Amino acid sequence: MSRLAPLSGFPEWSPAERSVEASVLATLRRVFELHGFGEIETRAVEPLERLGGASEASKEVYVLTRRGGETADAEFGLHFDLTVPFARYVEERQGKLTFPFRRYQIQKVWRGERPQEGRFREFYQADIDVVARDVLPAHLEAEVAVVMARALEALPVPAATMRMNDRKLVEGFYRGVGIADVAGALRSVDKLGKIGPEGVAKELAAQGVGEQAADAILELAKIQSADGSFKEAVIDLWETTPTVEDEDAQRLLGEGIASLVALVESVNAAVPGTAMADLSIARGLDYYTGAVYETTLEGHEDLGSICSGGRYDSLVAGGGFPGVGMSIGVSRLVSRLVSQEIVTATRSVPSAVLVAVIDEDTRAASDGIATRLRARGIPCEVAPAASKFGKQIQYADRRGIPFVWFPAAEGDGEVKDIRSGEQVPADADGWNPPVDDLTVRIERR
RNA sequence: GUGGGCGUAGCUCAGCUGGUAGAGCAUCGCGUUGUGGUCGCGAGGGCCGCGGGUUCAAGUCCCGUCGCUCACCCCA
Repeated sequence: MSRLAPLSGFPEWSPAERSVEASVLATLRRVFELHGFGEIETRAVEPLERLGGASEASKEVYVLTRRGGETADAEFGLHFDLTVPFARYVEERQGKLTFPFRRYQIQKVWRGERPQEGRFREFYQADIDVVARDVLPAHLEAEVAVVMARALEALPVPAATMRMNDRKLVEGFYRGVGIADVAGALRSVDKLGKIGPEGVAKELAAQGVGEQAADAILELAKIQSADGSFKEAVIDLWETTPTVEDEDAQRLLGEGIASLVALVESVNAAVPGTAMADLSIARGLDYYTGAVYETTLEGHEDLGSICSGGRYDSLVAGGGFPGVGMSIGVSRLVSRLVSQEIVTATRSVPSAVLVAVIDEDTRAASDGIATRLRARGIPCEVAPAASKFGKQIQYADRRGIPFVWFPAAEGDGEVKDIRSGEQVPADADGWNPPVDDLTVRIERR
């Protein structure tokens, strides 16, 4: 029996669940396009050397080779995000694209991780990015966040909170208090919520961060505000903390503060109550150089971030293509909606009507009624067997099909709403179901 | 990659200190000979994940292995 166990981390949905996912994807598309993002799709594979080479991420890359190839060595890897293929796409077409280039991309990505709730090995990401030539205006950091906030607003999900930080701010502050390994320190600070201040302090000590510096950056990480008021707290902390002589650090800190104030305030002006400055947000730090974002849903903080991203100096090696982007973890989001039945489909099949079959000799008449309904855009199916009407009604009921059409010897017969039991004579060229019953709908519980 | 938990019917699970399998739900049939959902009666369905060991005897104990799951790492 368990000979056919599902492959963990490779989600496969039932038709009803898939209709929830499809509806989420359709909503995202609509909102992205409303904001002028055009869609691209890139191939599923990249040359291996493009996929992180020796880095940590590359260990998660699924690798592909051809069975009948000359060697068993991998030639390609499946992409593990949409940023890497997008970067390659831009690099290849830099002469043909017009900048700033804004695109959205909704595709599956693959990561060889240990699966858990909300963590998959094959999953959908929905990305938006804006890439500029040489200079990326600061207001675009706010714009991508606003687009994502509006997209999340348009979905049948609880309220989202977008936490934001700025890498220049953090780097300036960390360097100012004398921390050499900024990335390492930030990785520890990122765990604040999980292991607490004592845990972080322990990790920092292990990294050789002095006690005073550790205290200072822990204090920094506590700072949050729903507007620009975090600025005073950061400056106060800076002024009461012993710092090293480093003009770059000073400058970065100042620029970062100004950027983050502007970002939080303009996102909240557009979508009130969404954005929050949170100076503990870390996000790896690999290529991010400005704004960084993380998003959680109210009541589902345990799921982790469902929409993250940031600003980077250049998408293309060698520089010149600064950009900012965010990515929604569609599968993570959908799996939660489905497993907790936060969102459900009104039925498991598209059919609004089951056309009953009296006996096999008159199946053609039933087919004819179905054809005429379909011609007017009413999804329907014909009963699979001419079993007793009770059985045929049960067939419809089990699938959530709201109407059963009973053909008759003369005329088109009658149509029954099996929820109310109401049954009326009807004409297949004129009868319509209520608008709400025409197609499968997605309902927020 | 590291550590914990769990693998028994389609699903959820029970099976005590070893004695060669059970419930509920689901499915199918009948009661109800062409209008469902309730109710009653009945039926089908199990290499007890896989391999090895201990034993007269293993779903049960031991070892291994695979899978699922949770946590860590990392992240959507």
